[in-house]
Amino acid sequence: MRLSEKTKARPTDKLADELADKLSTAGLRLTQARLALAHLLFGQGDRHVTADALREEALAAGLKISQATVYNTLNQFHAAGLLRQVQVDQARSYFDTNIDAHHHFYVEEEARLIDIAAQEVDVARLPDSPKGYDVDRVEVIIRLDKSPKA
Amino acid sequence: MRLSEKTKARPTDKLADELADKLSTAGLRLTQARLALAHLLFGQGDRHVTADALREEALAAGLKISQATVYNTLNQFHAAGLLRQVQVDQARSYFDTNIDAHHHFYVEEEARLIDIAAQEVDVARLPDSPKGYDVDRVEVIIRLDKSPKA
DNA sequence: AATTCACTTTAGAATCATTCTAACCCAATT
DNA sequence: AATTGGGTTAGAATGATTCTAAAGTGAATT
Repeated sequence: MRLSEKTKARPTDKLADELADKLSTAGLRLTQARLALAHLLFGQGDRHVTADALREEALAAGLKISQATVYNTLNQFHAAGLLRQVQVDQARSYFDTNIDAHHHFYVEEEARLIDIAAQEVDVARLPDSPKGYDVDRVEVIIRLDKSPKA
Repeated sequence: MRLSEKTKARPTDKLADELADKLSTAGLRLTQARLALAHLLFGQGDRHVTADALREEALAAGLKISQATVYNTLNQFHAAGLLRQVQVDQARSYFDTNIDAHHHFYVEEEARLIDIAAQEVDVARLPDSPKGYDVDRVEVIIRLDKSPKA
């Protein structure tokens, strides 16, 4: 029995097909763990998750999945270009399902990331890169504080 | 005997005086550990250090100082506004002696940070902050890769 | 449908940066 | 010089992440 027949095999599960496609195209085998996590990650719009938050969500959804697999999978998705890793906090990594060029607000007090569409920020001028190096990516992070109460 | 008479008390040690001033002004007591680390940190232009790198440098300089003190001191300097903490790598924190507004190149392959003066980057337009939040700081990080050899 | 094999998943140990603890030490004040 | 309250310390503790070695599974083949 092939996995695709066993998992969500209703005649027209568009999302499941898309996700399977996404993983296959990325060169990843369609395992249950990957498909399940892909569902959580990519099935509900752009998200920012930590490994631990995703683990809890998976458990809450009734999945039996180890923390190691969550890490492995996040790292594989990242390596495959399906996720972007965002470093704004020394304590933990965030994985962003939005891999298009864009920027972030970060509220440290709440450990919360908020997307900023690329066109909302205009970086008009950048310095030349040092010799021998090329720009991989330009990240703009706007760190926010809660406004003091009036 | 006061510390200031004991440590580098030549009639005209400009740097030592400046550093003592810097710490006092920040409300920090002038202890040997703080003065010694301040020397390493602020005595040679702008720097980016990790806690571990600073520890090694201190030991190499003959200081007897524990890792806990290095962390305590870096955190105290940071809390006092003498250092800025830069998060570009999931593995460790960098402390930047340049606390003026500026930006960074980051070469992940070499774990190396390079300053970019504020005026080298022109962020012409920013989105409004979400209601209830104020901008603390805008960080631009340009991630670099080594150029492929021709 | 059974076999096979490389890739996956797993629990738990290991690692690594950082923080904590509780005892000892010292800078500033008296 | 004694007092005191913060500072420093070694080592333990923590927490995120990675590693290890063994058991499981997807996909192709028979």
